[in-house]
Amino acid sequence: MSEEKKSDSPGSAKPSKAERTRQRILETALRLFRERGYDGTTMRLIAAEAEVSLGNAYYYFKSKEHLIQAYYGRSHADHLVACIEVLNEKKDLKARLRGVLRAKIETSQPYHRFAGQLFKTAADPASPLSPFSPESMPVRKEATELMELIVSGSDARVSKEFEEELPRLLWTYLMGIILYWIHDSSEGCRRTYLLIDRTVDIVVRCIQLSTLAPIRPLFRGALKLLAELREVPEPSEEEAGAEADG
Amino acid sequence: MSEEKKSDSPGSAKPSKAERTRQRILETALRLFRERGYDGTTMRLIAAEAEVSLGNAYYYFKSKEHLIQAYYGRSHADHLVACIEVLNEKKDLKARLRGVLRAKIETSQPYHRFAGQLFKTAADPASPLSPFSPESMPVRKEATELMELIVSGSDARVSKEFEEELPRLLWTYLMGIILYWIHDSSEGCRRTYLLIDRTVDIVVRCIQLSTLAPIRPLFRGALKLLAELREVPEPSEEEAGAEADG
DNA sequence: GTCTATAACCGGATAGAC
DNA sequence: GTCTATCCGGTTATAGAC
Repeated sequence: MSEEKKSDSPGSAKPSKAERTRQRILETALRLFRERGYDGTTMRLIAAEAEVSLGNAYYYFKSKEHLIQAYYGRSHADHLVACIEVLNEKKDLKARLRGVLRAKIETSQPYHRFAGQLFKTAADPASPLSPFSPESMPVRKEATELMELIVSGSDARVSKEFEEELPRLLWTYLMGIILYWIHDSSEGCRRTYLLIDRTVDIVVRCIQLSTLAPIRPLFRGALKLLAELREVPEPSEEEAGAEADG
Repeated sequence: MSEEKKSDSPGSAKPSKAERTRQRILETALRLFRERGYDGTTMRLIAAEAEVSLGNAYYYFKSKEHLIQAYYGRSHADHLVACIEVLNEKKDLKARLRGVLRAKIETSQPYHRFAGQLFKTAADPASPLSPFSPESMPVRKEATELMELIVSGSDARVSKEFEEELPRLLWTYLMGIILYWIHDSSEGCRRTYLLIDRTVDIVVRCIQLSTLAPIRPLFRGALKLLAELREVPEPSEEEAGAEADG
């Protein structure tokens, strides 16, 4: 989604030559990432296969890591498509959540190896690729909105105060699943699917419990902790150092 | 701990010249990591400041990442020292757990920036530096044993079946805290300390609940899930490719 | 066999000409 | 927008010195 900032409306007939070149580089890169992993794919190779010079590739993507941002966008778009059906047809919260999580893993499967190496650069909190970084805000926001959609389109009741925090919590949950998946070397990543099936059950049960009066205090405590953690002030930013996106 | 495989017993008087050179390189590297971060420290600089040639530095440490393994060892040793007091003096589980966690953060503080960049290479599941990798087994084992010590030296009662899994769970909990700490940019990492204080409370309460009859089934379910996840077989290993430690 | 050093190689990234 | 030439840093090859 956030990968095309340029002129033409998405559906229009004639993308500029530049746009086509950019697209060609991206497609080539994604293909090579699938085929050879992240480290196994050199910028020189991407440039060669996309039939542009090395410098030219860098004209379109400021760094190898920026190709990953593009991957994020693509991955989320694929995920959305794969989710539509279950979100349209099911009202049951558990089925919706399970469907969305499985769809994420399924659409990501071709990139499993890549994702591991990818995670490596994404894990650095200073990297613009960290899912927590400002630069990742757009994708994170879209993903969080999807989480919200799971709940709001379901027939489940959620306590008001919990409702606001829930999408972020579900997103964190999704990150956890992905983290597990990245390390999952079982055949066909069966363990990850098992983890989803089992934990979805627990998570949904917890959400439903949140409406239950006797349990409320516990949830309030947890929510308060989350709020507190956000309240402790950051030190005045001064060392970021990186030239804020040229 | 695992950083000296060589001859001399630790306390002995005359470490070989080689051992001193190795030590000099490591100390220099750790100092530079603290001062300039991981990416900001080049192997050439480490070599220069340690007054050895570049090639020589590589003789002692197979790669820049291997310096990180050495850091792990050092970090754990420092942690142990910082833990002794609380482990000797307190019997209360909560106090012990809290003390050990805080000690980990305190001793790691000088490396906060470094740890972020470090985590980047550690996050790749294929990397020998992943905390889940076989190569990290020794440090992981030691750390898990420390977790066991927290519980076994306390006056808390733990259900038998839970006892075996608990150290691993606590280690995962510690990893979570560290992950949070790495991303924590609050002043003096106050958020992390807050997170510790609050979650220790919850964790200890859960452990104590494990002895309560009515809750047992819930714990059994969770333990069973963990077991199941381990049971799903790995595919026959064949693609590891890396020459198993030359 | 243990240690040390120099000179490459490779790949990510940049400068600057066209 | 496209290229070539170059830098920089991790890593390796390899040749010697002890």
